[in-house]
Amino acid sequence: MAVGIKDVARIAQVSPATVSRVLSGRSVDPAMHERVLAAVKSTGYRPNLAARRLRSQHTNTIGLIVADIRNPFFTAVSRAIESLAAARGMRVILCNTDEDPAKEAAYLELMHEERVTGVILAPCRQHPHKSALPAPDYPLILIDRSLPGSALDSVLLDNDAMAEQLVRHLHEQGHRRITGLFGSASSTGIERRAGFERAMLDLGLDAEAIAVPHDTATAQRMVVERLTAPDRPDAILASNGVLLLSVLGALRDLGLSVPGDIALAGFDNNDWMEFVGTGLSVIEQPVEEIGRTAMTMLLDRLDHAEAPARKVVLAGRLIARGSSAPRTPTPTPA
Amino acid sequence: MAVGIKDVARIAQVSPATVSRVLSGRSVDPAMHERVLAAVKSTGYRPNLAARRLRSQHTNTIGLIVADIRNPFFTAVSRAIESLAAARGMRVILCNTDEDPAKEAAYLELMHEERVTGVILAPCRQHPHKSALPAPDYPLILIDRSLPGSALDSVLLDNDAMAEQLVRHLHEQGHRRITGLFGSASSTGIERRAGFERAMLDLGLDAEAIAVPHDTATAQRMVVERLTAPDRPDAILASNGVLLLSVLGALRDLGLSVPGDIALAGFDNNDWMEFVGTGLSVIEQPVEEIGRTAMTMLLDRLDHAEAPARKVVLAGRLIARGSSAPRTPTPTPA
DNA sequence: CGAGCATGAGAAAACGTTTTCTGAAACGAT
DNA sequence: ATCGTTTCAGAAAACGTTTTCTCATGCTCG
Repeated sequence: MAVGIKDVARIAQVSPATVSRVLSGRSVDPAMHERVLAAVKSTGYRPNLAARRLRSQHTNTIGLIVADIRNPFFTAVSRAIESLAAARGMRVILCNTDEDPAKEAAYLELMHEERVTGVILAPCRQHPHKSALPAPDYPLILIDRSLPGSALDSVLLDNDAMAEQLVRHLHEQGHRRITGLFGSASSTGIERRAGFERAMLDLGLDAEAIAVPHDTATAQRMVVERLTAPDRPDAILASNGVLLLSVLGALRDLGLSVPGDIALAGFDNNDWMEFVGTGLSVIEQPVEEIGRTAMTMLLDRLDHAEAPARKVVLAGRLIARGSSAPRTPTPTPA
Repeated sequence: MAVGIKDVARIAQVSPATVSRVLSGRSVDPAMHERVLAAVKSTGYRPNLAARRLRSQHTNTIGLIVADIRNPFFTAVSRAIESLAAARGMRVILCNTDEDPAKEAAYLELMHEERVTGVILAPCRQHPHKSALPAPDYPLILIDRSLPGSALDSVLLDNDAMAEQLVRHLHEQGHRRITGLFGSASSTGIERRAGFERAMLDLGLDAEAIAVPHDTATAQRMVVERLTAPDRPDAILASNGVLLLSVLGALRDLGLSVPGDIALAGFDNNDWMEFVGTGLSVIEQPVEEIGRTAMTMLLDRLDHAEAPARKVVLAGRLIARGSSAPRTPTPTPA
């Protein structure tokens, strides 16, 4: 039924080895080369990847494990990585953990069973007690979030500096009472909070930073509470996308408009953001660059298994919107 | 270096066959069972999936090829399918064609080489001359879009009826001059247009339907042109997400507000939609149901290869927003 | 002109499992 | 008690490739 390399060999009147050589582009006699190609075409032969991987011992496959496939940032990074991998003739297995440490662990395990060349991982927000994952036997590159305990290769946004840039932007727009909302479970939230607090301090302002749970309903309730309390802020900085939506929900419930009543800023640029109010100012992440860097580090790590762990920190780009006097975006060096 | 089943067998003092049997849950002597498990744990043995797949001849893997991973609809369906597959102990390979027929063809080819159990495909908008793909040797289920030429299993939204529902909704809100924008390259666009035109006709209204290219800039320009021409519509129906954003861009450029100056409705519900203006009315697709149906049809097809092709058409749900007098959503049977 | 060497193609081994085959032991039926 | 049947575990084959090994051919160079 299914056509194998032996069938092709028989039809081309060569040995299976020769077919293999032709298919992997090694030099063979032109006449045979011709015959093999013809036989492949006539039989519709497709190599069995399982067999190929078993024998050749390399899978040309990298695993990409992201924490939330619904987050546009992750889909953008996935696209970038997928296309870089394809250019190198590699496949990528895309996995989604839904921020579930158990699923993450299961997928890391699976990657092992797949004998992948390496893995790029955006780890879960909250990690189990043993935050350090057991040293895997494939190269592992972290993106977007770092892991407190372990020293692993990672490529991250300069969260600290980007939060500062957002604060300064809001300050330039005349806002003084700025409240920051931060997820407390992830390294990004913590770093962004640090940058926020430092920037506010530098500007001589009170830094009101609130740690907010990931749960949307609770977050929104907390925001409503804060906005109805005395000394309502004139600007809010949300450290991630779901938080930003919670704030929008709270503002709508309270009948407040952006940026008329209150300014709003956050992270990750989405196509719809220019359409709520007169726009949200955000930090856009260099997804292409993140993907490329992660890929490069991964391939590099294959050659230098014992090199010390590297951490690459990339700058984002401020997309300034929502001001009455529109400013041009400030480009940052890549 | 790498530990194989033979190492486990040696340590457990049984044959490799017995290890295999234990691991696949077949009954063995309790004492041996115990020893094998202990040996597996002590060695950290992980089976080689390539070898397993080669020998057992089934991959327990399904391919999921979507046209645009950035489209939230597709990520939602992916999540659903992934979780259904996991529940059945199957893996899914997620591929993104970026609406490129060449990439689609390459991925279908790749699925063959992976010897997948089956494939769920959301085909590209525009298909090459030979729109019918060559009959694959795995079950193939289409989702979201159908292929004009070929009779394949497919699960689709009832685009015609949903477009009609949107039109009636707009009509109930008092809108009469409704313009529909439709992508002309996909079956969904064509079906939605048909439903739109029929519904308008039923209501005794002029159906102004405009075919719009997928390119955002061009689309936006066309919308601006239409809105500055005489007889400006008081409602716009956009047949897909990117079109909807183009309309929003045009409205912003023209300084028009939603729904104050003009109503806007579309397909696919996104979390941000309640925050532009006072909300956009949309048809929400039953992603969970779509995933489950596709999966069921796929597994079913494995047993009944020769059964006639089936087409399942699912109803969506109207999310009514943006009216001055808020209405409750109309639930439709699933 | 012959020895050594590069080239290239077929034969056969190898990759790490699962599955079939084989034989021994245990059990039930006559 | 004997024979047949079932159960269970080990030996060995098989899955479809790639790669190593082997050998023949043709070439270069001394």
